[in-house]
Amino acid sequence: MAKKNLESEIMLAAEKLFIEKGFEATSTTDITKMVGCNQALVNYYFRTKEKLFQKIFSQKLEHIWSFMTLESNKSISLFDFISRFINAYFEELTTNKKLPFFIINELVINQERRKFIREEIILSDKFQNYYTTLNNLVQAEVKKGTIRDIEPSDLLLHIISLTVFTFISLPLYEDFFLKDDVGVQNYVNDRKEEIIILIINGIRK
Amino acid sequence: MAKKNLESEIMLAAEKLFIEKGFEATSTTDITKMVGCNQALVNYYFRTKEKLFQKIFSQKLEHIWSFMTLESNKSISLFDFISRFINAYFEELTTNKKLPFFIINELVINQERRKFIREEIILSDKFQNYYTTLNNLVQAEVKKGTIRDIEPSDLLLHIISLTVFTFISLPLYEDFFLKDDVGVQNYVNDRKEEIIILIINGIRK
DNA sequence: GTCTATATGCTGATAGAC
DNA sequence: GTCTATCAGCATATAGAC
Repeated sequence: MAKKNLESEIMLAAEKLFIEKGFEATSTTDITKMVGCNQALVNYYFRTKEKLFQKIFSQKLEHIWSFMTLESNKSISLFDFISRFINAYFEELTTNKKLPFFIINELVINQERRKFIREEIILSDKFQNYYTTLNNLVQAEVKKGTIRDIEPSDLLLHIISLTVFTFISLPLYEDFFLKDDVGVQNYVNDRKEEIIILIINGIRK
Repeated sequence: MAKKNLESEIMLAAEKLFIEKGFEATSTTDITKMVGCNQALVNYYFRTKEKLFQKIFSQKLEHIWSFMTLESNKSISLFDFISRFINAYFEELTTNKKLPFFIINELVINQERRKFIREEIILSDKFQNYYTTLNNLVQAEVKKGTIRDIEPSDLLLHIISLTVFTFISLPLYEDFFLKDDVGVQNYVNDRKEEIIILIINGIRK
């Protein structure tokens, strides 16, 4: 509850509003109204609204990306990787359900941010190592004859597609079938289990 | 090439821009500039920008929804349904790659449009029949012992998640791996085949 | 039906007092 | 560091001439 300083309060309010409503629909006036301070302070601390957004976006992206690589490093077999990864991924996103939409949305809309990701993540050693590790796990199972020959990128895409879409479509599920928080959480848990089964079954020989 | 009238030209330009940049980022000035007519005409024909958007959105939604049910009615077995549906779905979206993002985006952002869908689609007889038909296909295979016991809703969600995410993430794929149109089309085709295999394998016993 | 002109409001950003 | 005051720009919408 302790107020720290207006700079960090603006960051927190902005984070909340950007994730909730997106960049375009959030005004600096909205942000400072939530904090209870003056609108000019946004420009004082962050120079522009765009720079404030970039700061928050990078932060969120870094968080999710370091989390993803962290979890996968612990895995010792492919099936282990899949179930551990999806479980951790779901747990993480459950505490921040709007994050997937926020990230995807801004990446689709803004080409500059895609270029940023390409340079900061895709081309990084960390990602290359990550992909090599996954590739080794896949190849080991293929040689053992336990799974069909599949591209690691396809496996990764399956996992991400199914997980991310679950959370993106959550508001739809909620309103289409009139579910409360408990109903939503049950749905998320059910989807998680079903997705793990689908993928593991789906790559088996 | 024949110019019909400004009303339909405004509709077409608006459709293009709304799908390209979204509602917020598209101004009525943008729309009329593309047509080459006066900005006031938007309000003359459609009263407000919001009403113009609603008209286009309903139209697109109706198109994609009637298309989805049409294809599935032809199916005679579950595996037939799955591969026919995904093939047709991919073919349709290939001609309009930004449509999935457009629809999802507006549904996530705007609760009113979710309510609209609930009343117009989810609660409609057409949808209920559609779901019953799918359920029958699933139950038939479960009884035959060819597939595991799965909820039809889960199957539908798998298909939609994997298909829709493919197209939503297309700009990302394009920029991350520097692909041209041919590369993108190959990627889409590869994903389609892989998704069909994953789902059919994934529900098999 | 199409135009010009304009009202009204909100945006992000800056200058300068305290 | 925080405020007030204010600017310039762009948005949608409307009134009225032609």
